[in-house]
Parts: sequence; C-alpha cells; structure tokens
Amino acid sequence: MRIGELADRVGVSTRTLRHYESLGLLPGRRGSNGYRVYDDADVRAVREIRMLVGLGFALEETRPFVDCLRAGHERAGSCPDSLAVLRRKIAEVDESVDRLRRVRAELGDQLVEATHARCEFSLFSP
Amino acid sequence: MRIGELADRVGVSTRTLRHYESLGLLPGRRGSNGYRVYDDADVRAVREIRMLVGLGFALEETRPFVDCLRAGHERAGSCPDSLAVLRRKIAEVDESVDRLRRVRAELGDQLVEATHARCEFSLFSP
DNA sequence: CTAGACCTTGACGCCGACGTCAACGCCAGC
DNA sequence: GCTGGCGTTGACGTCGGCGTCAAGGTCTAG
Repeated sequence: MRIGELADRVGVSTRTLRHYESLGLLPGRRGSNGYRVYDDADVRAVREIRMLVGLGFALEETRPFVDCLRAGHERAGSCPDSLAVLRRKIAEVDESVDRLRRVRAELGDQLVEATHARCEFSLFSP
Repeated sequence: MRIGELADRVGVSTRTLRHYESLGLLPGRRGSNGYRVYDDADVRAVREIRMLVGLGFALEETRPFVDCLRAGHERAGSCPDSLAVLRRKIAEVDESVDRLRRVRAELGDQLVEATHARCEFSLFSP
C-alpha cells in the first residue's frame, strides 16, 4: 500500500508518516516509481505509535516498542527496552498525578481565600 | 529600582522581565536615562506571576491577576476575571488528574501484559 | 580617562510534532 | 494529450517562554 492508504487506515496525515520515517520509526522502502510502500506490519507499527502517543509518550519513547515489533515480537512492550520505558513512564505519571493533586489543593485554597476576600470586601464596601 | 535588582529579588532573569513587559504584564516606565524603573508593586506582580506559573498557569492566564493587583486590590485572585480563570484552572487540573489516572491504569495493564508475555516466552523458549 | 558593570534594542535559536506551501513527478481515465 | 489525483523533496511556520548573542549607550569607581 502507498502512503495515502496507510494514512487513511490509521487516521493520521501523510505528513505525520513522513515525519515518523524521518525519525527512523518507519522504514523507507520504495517502489520502482519512488513511491513509499507499506505493509500490514507498518500499519501495526503506526497504530502502536499512536496508542503510545495518546498515552503521553514522546515519539522518541515509542522507538523501543516499534523496534520490538519489527524484531518479530508479538507484543511491542515485551522487550527489555520497552519495559524500561514503560516503567519509567509509569513513575513519571505517578509523579505528575501527585504534583497535580498538590496543585489542585493549592488552587482550592486560593479560591477559598479569594472568595473570602470578596465577601469581606462586599461587607465593608457595598 | 532597575531591572537587575528586580530580577535578583524575585529570582528570574532580566530577559524574563523584558519578556513580561513585551506581553504587557509589566509596565514600561523609564527613568531619564532610558532605563526601566520598578517599584515594590512590580515586585509583587512578578512574584504573583511566578507563583501562578509554578502552579501551571500560562503567562496569558496570569494577566487578570496582575491587572487585579494593579487595580489596587490586596489579593490578586479577588477580581471576577481572576476568579473565573482560577475556577477554570481548577476544572482543568481535575480533568488532567482524571485523565492521568486512567493513563496510569492503562500503563499498569500494559506492564502486566508485557511481563506475562515475557514469562510465557521464557517458559517456552529457555 | 578608562575599565567594567550595568543598561538598551533587535534578532535568531530552541524544543516537539507536525501544518502548510511550493514546485515538481507519475499515472489513470477521458 | 490533458486533467486530476496521487506521490515526491525541501523548507519555512506554529506555539510558549524564554536563552543567547551582538552592538551599542550609561554610569560609577579608581
């Protein structure tokens, strides 16, 4: 299949696919006319990338997963490098959640204080 | 005071302060020599900005708070526009936390599945 | 008088993940 | 043969929040 069909099948732009190729995430196979040629393995690779990106992975972080697939493994996350990235990402997400919860608490306090300020203001300056 | 002293007092670079001025967050008052001149109100404004940025606000989102201070209010969050941004930000953070918790769960599943895949692999291909 | 520590404006660089445009090649159907 | 719809490369634009020069002006201490 050519680039337009792959793009349609996974729901991304052709520009995106060319970008992935420029990063080495997709192969640069060409037909006799110079057009890029893709197969079902590439569809899987791009779906894997999009899934991971949707979970907050940077493109570079998806590389071990793509490589794992390309090495013939059934599951992209089953290779050591993928597992390492996966664990690191989980730790990052845990940290982000903790931080955001603290931020949330802080913002809640700010809102309460600001609201109090407005009440007092309205009491003394009606 | 001049820009260097303000920068030192709040712990940011002079470039940052000029950037804030270019956004209209800081005034462009000048002395007779063309140097920027700041006072204690500006120190407060920049501290407010940095606090909010530290909580995840974009610079544009700090504008209502800065304006509120400049309007003479004691608390930067006590003006209607500030309160609106504050509430919106709280909603955003709540959404982010929810989303990240789902992502966290999804990543945990992925890790479990990938680990299983490795175990089976090691069982059948020692 | 001069060094050097401050200040000024202007402009380009960076990061990530592409969007968008230009200018062209290839191929099918009419 | 010509139009239209695919494909190609190259390169610049976007967004945010500044960093980092470069080329100068200003002020103060020695």
